[in-house]
Order: sequence, then structure tokens, then C-alpha cells
Amino acid sequence: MGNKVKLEFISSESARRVTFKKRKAGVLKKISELMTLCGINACAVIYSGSDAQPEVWPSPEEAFRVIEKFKDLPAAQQGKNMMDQKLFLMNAINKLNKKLGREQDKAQRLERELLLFDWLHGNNFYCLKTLMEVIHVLDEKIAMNEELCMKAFHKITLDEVVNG
Amino acid sequence: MGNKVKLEFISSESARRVTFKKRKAGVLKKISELMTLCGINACAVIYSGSDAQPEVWPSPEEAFRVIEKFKDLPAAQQGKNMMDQKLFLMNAINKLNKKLGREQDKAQRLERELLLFDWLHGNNFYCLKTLMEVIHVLDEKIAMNEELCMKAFHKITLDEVVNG
DNA sequence: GATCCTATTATTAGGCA
DNA sequence: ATGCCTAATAATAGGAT
Repeated sequence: MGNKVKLEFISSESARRVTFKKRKAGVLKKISELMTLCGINACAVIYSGSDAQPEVWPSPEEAFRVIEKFKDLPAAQQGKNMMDQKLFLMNAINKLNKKLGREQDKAQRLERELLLFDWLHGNNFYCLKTLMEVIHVLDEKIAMNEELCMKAFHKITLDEVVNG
Repeated sequence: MGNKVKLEFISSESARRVTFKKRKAGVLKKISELMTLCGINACAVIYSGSDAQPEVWPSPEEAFRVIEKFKDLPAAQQGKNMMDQKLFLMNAINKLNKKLGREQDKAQRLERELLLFDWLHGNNFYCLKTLMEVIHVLDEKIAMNEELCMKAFHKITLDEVVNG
């Protein structure tokens, strides 16, 4: 029992699954402790062999509970419904993505290919790309004042989801 | 020594910093082991209290080392026709995007909203997102036929992280 | 499989240079 | 703060059920 184990791929599938489950729990516990002890935010993304979708931990809901705890520290001054908004958005995205179906998957795969292509050839725009996305959104909103922006933000997204 | 510690925020800043450093290394090692033992892909995102940017592990640099390995393979992709390839990809994406139409636009707008939301509230997952996208593509490609790449991918060890 | 058990190994809290 | 040390706690591999 408690034998030392060589740090290499476990060929036996059954043994590997057992180890995966045990150690995944261990990792998540360690991260949880790190967050609590040090008052920081963290998460893990685990691509289990079988599932196409990665497991993200903590889940958005759990993450937010953690964030709530330390929200007093910075001058965050966010409304309490912020995460509701965020979860709402994520939900809407998931629903739409499901609707989009296989075509969407195809497009995404192609986009990834392009991203990889650039990466392989030294054009590491990966951060710039999302930066430009954000700037794009900001450009559309920059004329509005903050208050109107947030109100519009809430209403527009709501309308889009309800009508879409 | 090795005293049991209460699972709560460590008020002493110096003690907290020491614990953070030690335990962060512990978590990363555990994740590294999980990846090696179970042949999966995973990463951790840690928002240290001081830094605005989260620490992503494995780092982009390490991911890039994997990509470098991939680059060396006898891939058909290398060479003079790479521009043709890129243009082909971009064309395919444009065509698909047109087909996707309004739904696609809606989904993208929502994704941007979410991105902006995170940006405004300091949850800058934007780098992680694209990093994991690239890693996702790599996983698929590596799994196809390249044993060598697989080995290199799983050989990311704690020592390299701590010392390098 | 999942759950409990426990002999081992691994992590780490706190002290000290 | 950085690194080493070690008593003590925690994680876990392998087995049994």
C-alpha cells in the first residue's frame, strides 16, 4: 500500500481511471485550500481523456462565491446582480451555440486552425486578437455614458436572448 | 513543525506569502503529475493578490515548446504553399460565417459582451482562452499520429517550472 | 465501478541561518 | 525575503468488499 509510483503514463486503463479520479480530487482540494489560505482567486481546467469539453473548476457559480468573499477588499463597488448578469450571458451563449450546431463547430475548428497556423509561423496575435475584440465592443459603447451603457447593456442583451 | 493549520485566510502577510509560494508549487506539481500519469491536458490559472495578470500554468512559453516540437515534424504543412493554405482557411471561415448569418453574429456579440464584462471587472481570462484553444488544436493533431510529440508534451516536469 | 482501509510516500508549517 | 531542515499532517496506491 501507498507504494511509490513511477511518474509516467499509466498504461492500464482501469488503474489510470482510478488514479485520475483520486488525483483530480486532490488537485481541486489543493487549489481550494490555496484560495482560502491566501485570499486569491484561481481555477483549474482539466481535459479528461474521454470528454471533449474540459472540466473547469471551480464552476462559474463556485468561482463567484469565492470572489464575493474578497470583494470587499478592492474598490469593486459592483452591484450584487453582476454575476447574475454574467451567468445570464454565459447561458445565452450556450443556448445560441447549441442552436448553431455543426456549422458553428466547423467554423470554430477552422478558426482554431488559423490560430494555430499563425502560432506555428510566429504570428502570435493571440492576445491582440481578443484585445481587438474588446476594443471593438468599446468603440460601440464609448459614446454613451457609463450609466446609460450599463442600462443598455442589460436591456439589449435581454432582448437579444428573448427574441433570439 | 508540520503543524496542522486552520483552513482560513492567513492574516500575517509574510506568512501568507510563504505559504502561497510553497503551495502554489505544490498545486502545479500535482497538476503536472496528473497530466503525465493520466495522459490528459490541464492547466491552472492563479490570480495572485498583487498582480493584475493571472499566472497561467503551463505557461505560454511551455506551450510554445510543445508547438516547436510539432513544428519539427515532417509535416506537409511546411513550405512554399503556406500562404495558399492560410488564404484557404480564411476563405473557408468567411464563407461559413456568411452562412451562419445572424445567429452567428448574435453569439459573437454575446461572447464579446462577456469578454468585455470580464475585462471591466478584472477577470482577464482572455489569454487563457486563446491559449487553450491552441492547445486544443494541438491535442487533436498530436493524437493523430505523432508519438514523439506526445512524449514531449507529457514531459513537462516540475523541475523545469521551478528552476526554469 | 464506488467506498473504505492503511502502509507508504509526499507535502508542508514553522523554525532557523 | 530565500533556502534548508524536520516533525507532523495529508495524500494516495493498492487491496479488500
